[in-house]
Amino acid sequence: MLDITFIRENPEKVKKGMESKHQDPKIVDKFLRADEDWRAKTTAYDQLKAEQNTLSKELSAGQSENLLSKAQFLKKRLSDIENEQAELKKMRDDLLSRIPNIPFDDVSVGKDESENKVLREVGTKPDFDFTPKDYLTLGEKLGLIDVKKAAEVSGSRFGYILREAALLEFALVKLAMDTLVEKGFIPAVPPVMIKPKVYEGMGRLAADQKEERYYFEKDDVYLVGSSEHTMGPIHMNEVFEESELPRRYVAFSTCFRREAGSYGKDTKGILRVHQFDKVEMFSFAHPEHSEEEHKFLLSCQEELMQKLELPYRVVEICTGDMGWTDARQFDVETWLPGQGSYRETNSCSNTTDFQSRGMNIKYKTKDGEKKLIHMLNATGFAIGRVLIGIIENNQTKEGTVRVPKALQAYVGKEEIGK
RNA sequence: GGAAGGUUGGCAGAGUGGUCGAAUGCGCCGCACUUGAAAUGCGGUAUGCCGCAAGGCAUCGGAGGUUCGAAUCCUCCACCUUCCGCCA
Repeated sequence: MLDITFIRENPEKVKKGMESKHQDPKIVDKFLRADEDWRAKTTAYDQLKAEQNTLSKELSAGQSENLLSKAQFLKKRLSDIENEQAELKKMRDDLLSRIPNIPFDDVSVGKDESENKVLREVGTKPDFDFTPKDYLTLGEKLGLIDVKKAAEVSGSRFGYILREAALLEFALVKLAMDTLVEKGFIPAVPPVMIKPKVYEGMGRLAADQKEERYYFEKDDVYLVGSSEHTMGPIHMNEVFEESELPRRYVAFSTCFRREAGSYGKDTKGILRVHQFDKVEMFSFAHPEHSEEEHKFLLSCQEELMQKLELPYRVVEICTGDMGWTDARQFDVETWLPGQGSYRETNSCSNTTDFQSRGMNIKYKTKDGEKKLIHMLNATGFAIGRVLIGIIENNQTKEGTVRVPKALQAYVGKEEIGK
C-alpha cells in the first residue's frame, strides 16, 4: 500500500500517477474524505475513552452510585461510536487498497504496451531458409507438449510437458539456480499457498488482482501466482541491519493464475496457462540503492537469456502497461520466429516500499532509526515460455530442435527428434 | 482425525480483575570509571494511530463477550509443541 501521509500531502501527484496507470483518480478524493471522517471519529472516540479511563480509575479508589451510572452511560456511547469508527476504517482501507504504487517521475507516460520503450535488442534472430513453424506444431509432433489431453483431464489452459521438454524444465531450473547461487542468491522453494492477510499486505489481492487468484474457501488460503508472493513475506515483521542489504533469493515454485478476463487471448498452447513453473529472483534492498539493484536483477535476466543464446529485447514499460505494485518495470521479451514477434518472457520490477509497508519489513539506519526497505522481483526463467523460445528459435528444417549448449549437459542430448 | 500443553516486549521469562504498557534477567544504546579493553556503576531501550504541541488512544496470538474497568474471566478461531493414528 501507499504511504497515507504521502497521499494526504501529495494528492495531485497520486492522482496523476493513478491516471497514468489507468486507475480512476477520483478514488484519491474519496479516500481523503473517508480518511478525514475516520480521523474525526477517532478523535471523538479517544476523548470519550480517556474520560472512561479516568472514571474507572476513580471507581477503583471508591465506588459511588453517581460515578457508576455515569460510567454505564459512557459505556453505551462508546460502543456506538466504536462501531461507527470501525465502519469508517473499513471504508478508508478499502479505498486505500484501490490505489496502486505510483510510477517514478521519469517513467514514460503511455497508454498501453504499444508505447513501451525498447531499450536494446540483443542476440541475432535466426535466419531460416525455410518457413519456421510455431512451437505447438513442433512440440506436438515431437511429443513434447500435449494440451489436448490436458484439456480433457484438467480443462483449457493446461498442458502436459513431456519427454525432452520435461528434462529441459529441470535443466533450466538447474542452470538458473547454479548461475544465481554463484552470485550469492539464496536458493529457496517457498510455499505456494498463502493466507489472505499476508497476500493483502503484498498488494496482490487489490481489487484488480483478486479475480486472478485461486482461493480455497474451506481452508481460507490462496494459491500464489508467483513465488514472489510468498518470498516477500519471508521477512515480514523483521528489521534488517544495513550491512545485510541487499538480501537476494532465487526461488522455484509452481505458479497459479486464473487468467480471468483473458478469454480471447493466447488460447492455444502453453503460452498462457493456469499453471506453470518459474524460477524467480527476489531482492530486499536499501531504498537508496534499489534503482541500482533493479538494474542488477535485469542484468541477471539478460545473462540467463544469453546463456540460452536466445534473441531478446529489453523494454522499459510505460505507465499504462505497468504492474499494480510497481514504481518501475522492465520486461525481457524473447523473439519467437514462429509467431514473428517478440513476446514477454521475463518481467523485472521495483515495488519500492509499496510491499514492504504491508509486510512491515524495515532496516535500521546508523542512527538506530527503522525505515522501510525496498522490495524487487524479477523472473529468472518462466519455464513454459522459455521452452517456447527454445523450440521456435532452435528448430531445424528437418523439424528437430537443437538443445542450447548450456543445457546439453543437463539434458544429455544435442538435438531433440533426431 | 484423537489427546495434552502452549502463544506476553529483540530474546528468555514473571504476571490470574483496577496501583500493568507490563517485574526480572540477557541483549542493545548512551554516559562514568580506565592508557585502551574487559569488569563495574548510572541512565535509556516495543509498535501503531490522532494531535502544531502538551498530551491522548490502542496493542500481552486473532475475533467476539462479561464488567464502570480485562494480559488476567467466558466463547469461538488460528498457530506452535509433544504423543497416537494416517500419509508422499
